Parts: sequence; C-alpha cells; structure tokens
Amino acid sequence: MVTTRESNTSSGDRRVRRTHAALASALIQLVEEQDLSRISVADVAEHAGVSRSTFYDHYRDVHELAEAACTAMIDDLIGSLPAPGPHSADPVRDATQSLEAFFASLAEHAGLYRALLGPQGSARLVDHIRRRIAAAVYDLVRQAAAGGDLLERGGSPVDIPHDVPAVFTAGALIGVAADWLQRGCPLPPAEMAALTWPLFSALYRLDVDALLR
Amino acid sequence: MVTTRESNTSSGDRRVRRTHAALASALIQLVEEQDLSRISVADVAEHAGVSRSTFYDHYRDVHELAEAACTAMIDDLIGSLPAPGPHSADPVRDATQSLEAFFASLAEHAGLYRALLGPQGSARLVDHIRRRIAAAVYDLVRQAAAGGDLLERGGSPVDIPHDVPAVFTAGALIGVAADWLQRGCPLPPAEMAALTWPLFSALYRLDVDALLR
DNA sequence: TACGTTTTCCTACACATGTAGGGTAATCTT
DNA sequence: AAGATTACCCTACATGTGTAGGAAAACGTA
Repeated sequence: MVTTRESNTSSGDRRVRRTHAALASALIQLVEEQDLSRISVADVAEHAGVSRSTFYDHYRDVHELAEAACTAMIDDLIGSLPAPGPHSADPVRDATQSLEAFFASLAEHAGLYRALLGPQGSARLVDHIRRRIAAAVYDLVRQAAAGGDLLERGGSPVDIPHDVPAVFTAGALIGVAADWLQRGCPLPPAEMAALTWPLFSALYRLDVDALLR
Repeated sequence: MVTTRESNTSSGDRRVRRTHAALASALIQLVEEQDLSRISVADVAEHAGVSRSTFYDHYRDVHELAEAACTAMIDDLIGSLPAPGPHSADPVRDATQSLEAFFASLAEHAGLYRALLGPQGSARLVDHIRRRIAAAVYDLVRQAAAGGDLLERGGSPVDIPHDVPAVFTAGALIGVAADWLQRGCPLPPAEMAALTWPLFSALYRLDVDALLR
C-alpha cells in the first residue's frame, strides 16, 4: 500500500524515478500527437510500460502529471535565467537575453507547452506557472529596487502592493507566450524578446538611457 | 434527433431558451457551493430539472456550458464599458471608471468567475476571454492612436505588431483578475482600478500630465 | 386547428475514472 | 546477506462520460 504522497522531488527510490521518468516521457510523446483532453490515464500508462494502478499511486490524473512534468522544466528555466546582480554592467542586454532564453525554452518543448497553456490545456498548471513567475518577478523587482536600477514610481515612494505588478507582469508574459505558441511560434525567440522588452521596460519605468549612460 | 449545433444566441424556440437558462442558472448555483471539477453533468441536469440526455443535446460538457454562461456576461461587460470617444474630456477618468466597472462586474459574479479563472477552472474559457479582451484592447489602442491620445513609442512610428501589446495587456488583466478573485476580492473594485491604472498607463506611455493639462 | 418540425426524454451501451485491498518483487537499510 | 520497507501490479467495483436510436410531447406555422 502506498502511504505517502509527498511528491518527493527526485525521490530516493530508483523505481519511483524510473516510473516518473517513463510517465513524463510518455505524456510528452503523446501530447505531440493528440489533444491533451483525448489522452487517458490508460494511454499514458500503456506507453510508459506501467500499470494504470501504478499511475494513480503517483498522480491523481493526467493534469497532475503534466503539471509535474512542466514544473520541473519551468523551474529549470527560471533558475537558469541570468539573474541581474546588484549592478549589472548592461542590465538591458541581460533582460533581453533572459526573455530570449525564456521564449527559446518554450519553443524547445513547444508541443507540451502549447498543449498545457492552450485552450484545452490545464488551468491548474497555468495558475501554478503564473504564481511561480509572479514570485520570480516580485523578487527581481525587489532586487532591482534595492540596487537602484528601478526608478521609483512617479518620484514617490512605492505605495502599490508589490504583488499586483508582479501578477500583472506574470499574466502578461503568459498571455504573450500562450498566443505565440498557439500561432506556431511564427517569430524567432530573439524577435519575441525584442518585441516584449519595451513593454516590460515601460511597465517598470526603467530609464533605459540612464542605465546605458 | 438534434441536427444542428450552431450555438444560436437567444434561439427562437422557447424550449431551448428555457433549458439554456435553467442549465446556466443551475451551474451558477452549484459553482458557488462546490468545486467545478466536482460538478457532474448529471448534477447540473438534475438541478435544472432537465434530462442528462438533453444536456448533451446542447453542450459537450460542463466546461462548454460554463463557457457559454460566462461569454454572455463578458460580452455584456465589454459592451457596457464607456468606450473612449476620439477625444474624451477626461480620458484618465474614463479609463479608471472602465477598470472599476470591470472589477465590479467580476465581484458581482465572483463565484462563477473564480471557478472559471482559478486553478480548477476552464483553460478553454480563459483562452476565449483573453482573445476577446485582446481584440477589445487592440481596437481601443487603434482608436486612441488615431485620436492622438496615445503617444508614439519613443517618438518613432509604431513598428511593433499591434497584437503583441494587446495580448500582453489582456494576459496582464486576466492575471490580476484571477489573483484578486482567488484571494476573495480583499480590495474594493475602485481600489483595484486605482492600483492597476498606473500600470496600463505606463504600458502605453500615456502622458497623464499632458492629457490633464 | 392541423400539420410538419424540433426538442425533450428514455433506454442502452462502450468506455474512462478513481478507489480499495492484497500478493509479489524490487529496493533500501543494517 | 537478511530483514524490513515499499513500489508495482492485479482484480474488482461504483460512478461518470459521451454517443446512439427512437417514442412522446411541445413548438412554430399555415
């Protein structure tokens, strides 16, 4: 009997790692071929070479598996972004490269991300991703504000709850990403970064000229 | 046998209107009590005084019913917003009031919107709403640009595809709304409007002082 | 009112979901 | 290497899903 469901990240037991990997791999493969809503637990288990019963020992449904598979990728992505130090030499270039890395990572697993962020995707996952991005943005803004890279709003001390801009930014990023993925990634990641950077810049009133000076 | 599924808005047949209304009402009532994922087709049909078979004559699943119920409300909302004419006397006040009306409408049907925009909501509906809002924003921006209320970006002619900012804005609005609803609407609509307006303003580089002068 | 049309409802069926208990085999620990 | 632990798998079951065909009732129209 399985007693604990603590969703241990990289569990110690080899069997668990094997089935986790097999299920994730099977889902990613299946999601490239058909709609997520058409994929049954039996399908995933079959393609993973795992019993349907075993699936339920680890995940409550297909969405939860997708969430787990995607969460790891998103975490890797966020962690890999070149965090702007207290005083980067070229913060604009850093930010643009971060954006480009973001879009490039989306394009790399476009099938999965499109399935999960699109119309027949998982609202649970979108919500989860939005929270994670919002948290990252929140931290980033605090760092930048502490470093002096970010201008105060209108000269007055910040009186807006920090999380509203963070959620605003996260939602915007997800909106652009979802739309881009759904259109089949017509523009290359670099161009998407160049297109969206001015929007973020304007949002936080970054004085680009002052930063470059 | 039911032949057509053209989702006739306000169909001619009295029976159809009755069942549509009954199903929508039943769903709205049920969604206030329990999670959307826990609501079965049989539940909705039962509470609506309608056969389960009849449900499937009109909607493919609960999400589609929710989408239909919510779409009408969203359309009403967008249509009721005070569209800023070519040259409003006070565009800032107009925009803030539009935002306030938006949040107020969300709060009015908080149960339904929270269920549909939240973690166990409908990705299909979120996508649909984002498209509608993006289209509305797109039109609004074009109008404002034609009226001269909107400053050109950085003094150069607009070279950014208009739909990227539109999707950006729509996603941001949905992000803020979803977060606000999920927290139980702690701040009143007026305050939310006041909090988010500066963000939109900064996004489109509206020169507030110039507009007020 | 009488007719053709459309909706509603019933029944039935194949399949998917999620849960439970327990046997077996792999893994971890000592 | 031996024992304790635990993951895996099998079976079974109650419930929900989505589809199909056809009878009865309500509707719009002439």
